[in-house]
This record gives sequence, structure tokens and C-alpha cells, in this order.
Amino acid sequence: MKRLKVLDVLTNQPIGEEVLVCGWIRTFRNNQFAALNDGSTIKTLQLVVDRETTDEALLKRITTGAAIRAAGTIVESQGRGQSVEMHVRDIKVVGDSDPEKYPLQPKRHSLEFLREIAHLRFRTSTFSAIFRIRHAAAFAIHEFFNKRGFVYIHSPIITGSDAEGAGEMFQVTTLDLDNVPKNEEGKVDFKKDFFNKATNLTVSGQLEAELGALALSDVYTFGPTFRAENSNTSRHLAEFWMIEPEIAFADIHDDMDLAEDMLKYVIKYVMDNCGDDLEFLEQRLVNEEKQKPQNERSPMPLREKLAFCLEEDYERLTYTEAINILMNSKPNKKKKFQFVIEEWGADLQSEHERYLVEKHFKKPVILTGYPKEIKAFYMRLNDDDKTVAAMDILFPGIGEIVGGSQREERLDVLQSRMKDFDIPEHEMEWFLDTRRFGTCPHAGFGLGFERLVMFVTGMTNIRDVIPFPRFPGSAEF
RNA sequence: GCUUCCAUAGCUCAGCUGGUUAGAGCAUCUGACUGUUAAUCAGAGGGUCCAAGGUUCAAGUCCUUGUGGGAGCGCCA
Repeated sequence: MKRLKVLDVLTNQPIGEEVLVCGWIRTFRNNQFAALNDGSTIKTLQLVVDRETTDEALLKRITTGAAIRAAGTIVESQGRGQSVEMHVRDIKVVGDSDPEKYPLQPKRHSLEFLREIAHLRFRTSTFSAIFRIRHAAAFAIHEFFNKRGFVYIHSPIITGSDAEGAGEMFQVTTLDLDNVPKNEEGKVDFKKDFFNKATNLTVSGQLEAELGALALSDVYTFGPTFRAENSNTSRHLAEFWMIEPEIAFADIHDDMDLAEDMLKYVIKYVMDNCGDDLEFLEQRLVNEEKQKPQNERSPMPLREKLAFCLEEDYERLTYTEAINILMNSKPNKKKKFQFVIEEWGADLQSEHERYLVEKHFKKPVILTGYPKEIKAFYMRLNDDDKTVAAMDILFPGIGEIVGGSQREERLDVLQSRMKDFDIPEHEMEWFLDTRRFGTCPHAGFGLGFERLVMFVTGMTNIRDVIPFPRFPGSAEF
């Protein structure tokens, strides 16, 4: 007999048919009713075991966490709470689970506790929902770009370029750290290393994506990214996944349109395909927030918040406009901000971004035209010579979700900008070649995938939306 | 890296200005019940009070240091 997934049984309801299901027991009530989950859906299939005819020793082995293979007939449920259930004819315990030792028992567990047993947390309703949604979001991203004719580029994970300037890098080496070869100057001799040079894990695939875009027109990368920064927050990881589209013959406005369209596409896809999981996570949030005071609770339930982000156009404004709003804001005048905005040119802190998104506009915001001093060298210099064509998309609750820009396509301007930032030209010749030969206006952005998953699931700690989070001091599992 | 809070049973927590045998709910186990669904009822077991020092007649409680965790900030996606 072919195994059916629980999702198929619950969707198709093959009443009267004998089927085979496999999965793990969530609870076993009354020595009679087992809730079986196989990860295909957040829902469980109720297995009704005949306790008169089933061996008592076998009944004792049907415990929370046990792996089960059960054959029986699907019938309309006699009880409330589910429409169909299985009358079990034959049940086998494939893998036992000692209830005295198994850490997941049918009760609420804290996210902090589950983080410590990340190898088992897939088995909880919350995390199975999160990772199904994570999958759906990843799939939707590929689908979105594919429909628009983008080419998926695999940018290198090990990079020999050390001028990307996006943060501290992890070194990659096969040198014996107990006996490091030195050159004549007494420095590490990387000529003896695996690649004959110093190499690192990538902090961004953007520069490589630009190379692709200047031939294939529209490309994107979607891969792991590594930052060796000592960041200890609920929004940062040392290893995370990033999506970096790059579009040729395009300006900053095309870039903003693309980012907004993509975010909306992914959110809609998840809403259309993960309804049960979203409903569960929404209820989870409501229950969690019951303990909080009214003013700290979310203004909208999860699904309403997502729908709101689909209907609304994101508020687009310049850095200069944002500074004016902030300078005239109540918290700024009453010096409630930790960093009071006093003049144009100030870097925006997260408290300022949060004010704009959560208090002032109450919807996603796209900020453009930042002062050139506070942004990267490759961003296109505007005609005012003071600002660059950068854009950041800010989301309620999680802050910056997208950072992008129109790229500086003019060779001379780019070279002078690199000089300003002390970036050695000789290491970037390959990058400058794109400006020497057939350069054209182009733009792109980086989307933090985990931050998107946080937003869509309503989770508030980034360590709960990636299976095995890496952060300073921790690379477990 | 900085600021701040926390660490007591398998889990979530209570434990008052330091005072005799450290508690509850859930989970687990035993029994009863049997169409349950946070099952119910009765009972039982379960503790290096994070670690090491210190103060004190007396420390789960106070102090110091360390370790682990949360939240916020910075860096960013």
C-alpha cells in the first residue's frame, strides 16, 4: 500500500478507503486517540486505535514523539474537532520515544528552550509552520524572478576579493594554524595556502551579480552570506541568506518598483499557500501578547498585517524629507530620542526608522537619496553632488529589510569615489572593466531572506526563522 | 563591543526585610474512567536552588567574579 501524506488525507478525505500513513505521535489520549503529524501540514490526523484488540505492550509504546506507521480505513469522525479520522487496522511503532527522556511533551515550551534543542524543534507546530513558510517564501522568490526572465546566478561563496567593504569577513584557509608559514616580511605567506592567496567567505554577491547583469540584463543571486561581525541582536546572524537582484538599463525608480513588487509577490504567495500555518502563528502571537500591556501589543493580527502590506503602496520619500519630518517630530523636540536629530547629514538610528515606519506613516517606507558620506562607494552620485541614489526599505517591527541603489556606472566618478573610500583600484580591475566596456545604468538591492521570513511569520527573533542559527559564540549542531 | 534584566523539578514559574523539612501548574509514572481533542478524577516519583569564592550564628535570598540566556544599542540584510 502506498503511503499517503496527512495533508492528502485531510484534503481529499478518501472516506471508506484503506490507506497507509506514517509520521510522529503528538499526543495519545485515552489509550485510544493518537494525533499523528508528518509535517505535510500543521494539522494532525486522528488515529483511532481499538484498545480492546490491540496488544497492551504495543499501546504503551505509542507515546509522544514515537514514529508510527499505521494502516486503516478513513471514516467520518464521530467526535468533534476533525472531519475525518482513521480507524486503525494495523499500527507499528517504527521508532520508540521514551516519554521520560523526550524533551518535547504535549505542553507549551518557550522559544528560548526550543532554541537549545534546535535539532528537535522541527517537530513542534510552531517551527514546522515556520519552516514550511520559509520554504514557500524561497520558492516564491525563484518563481517571481523566473516569471520576469531573470537568470539565477550562483555567486561564489569563497571569495578572493577583499574589497567588498560590507563588513568583517570569515577567513578561509587550509593552512596549519599551529604552524603558519611566514614570508620574508614575517607576515602569513598566503602563497602557500590552498588558493595561493588569502580568501574569505562572501559578504555579498552584488559585485559578481553586476558582472552578470551587464550581459544577461536581469539576474539575481540567492545564497548564503557570512558576516563575522560581533552583532548581538535579534535581527543579525553570522550566516544568513540573501537575495541580490541586479538589473541593467534601469535606475533607482525601477529598483524600488522591483523590490516592492517582489516583496508583495512573496507575501501574497505565502498568504495564498500557507493559510493554516499563518492562522496558527497568528493565534500563537495573540496568546503570547495577552501577557503584555495593551500598548505593547501588535496593532493588527498577523494575516491582517500582511494583507495591509499588499494593499498599500510603500511610502517613498527622500532622506532630506525624512530628516525634516524627524526634526519636527514630537520625540525629537522633546528630546525623547536617544540621538536627537540636529542637522542634515546625520545617520538615521533604528529609533528614527521605527518612528517613521511605525508612528508617522504606519506602513512600509522606502527612503532614497542618502548623503554620500554614509553610503557605499558603488552607489551612484546624484547631480547635487551631495547624495547618492541609495534606497532602504523599512518594515514595521524589523527595520531595514532591503538595502539597494542605482550603481555608479561612470568610470571616472567611480574611480574618484573609490579614492575617497581608500579602496585600492588594482584589486578591483575586473569590476572597473564593466565600466570600461559597454557600461550602462543599472541598479540592484540586497534582501535579507531571514528578515522577510520574520515579517511573514511574525517571529521576533531571527534565530527562530533559520534551522540552525550561527551567531557570535554559537555554531551548534 | 556597550547597557540592562534573568538563571530554583523535564518545562514554565512562585519563593516577602536572610531563619527550621524549597512550592505550584504542566509534563512523566501508577490506578480509575472511556469518543478523547489543553481529556477528566485520585495518587506517586522528581531538586548540586548555574559555578566558584565571600559576608553571616544562619544564604535559594546579600556581595564579587565567571558561565549561559533574554531584551535594547552599535554595525547591517
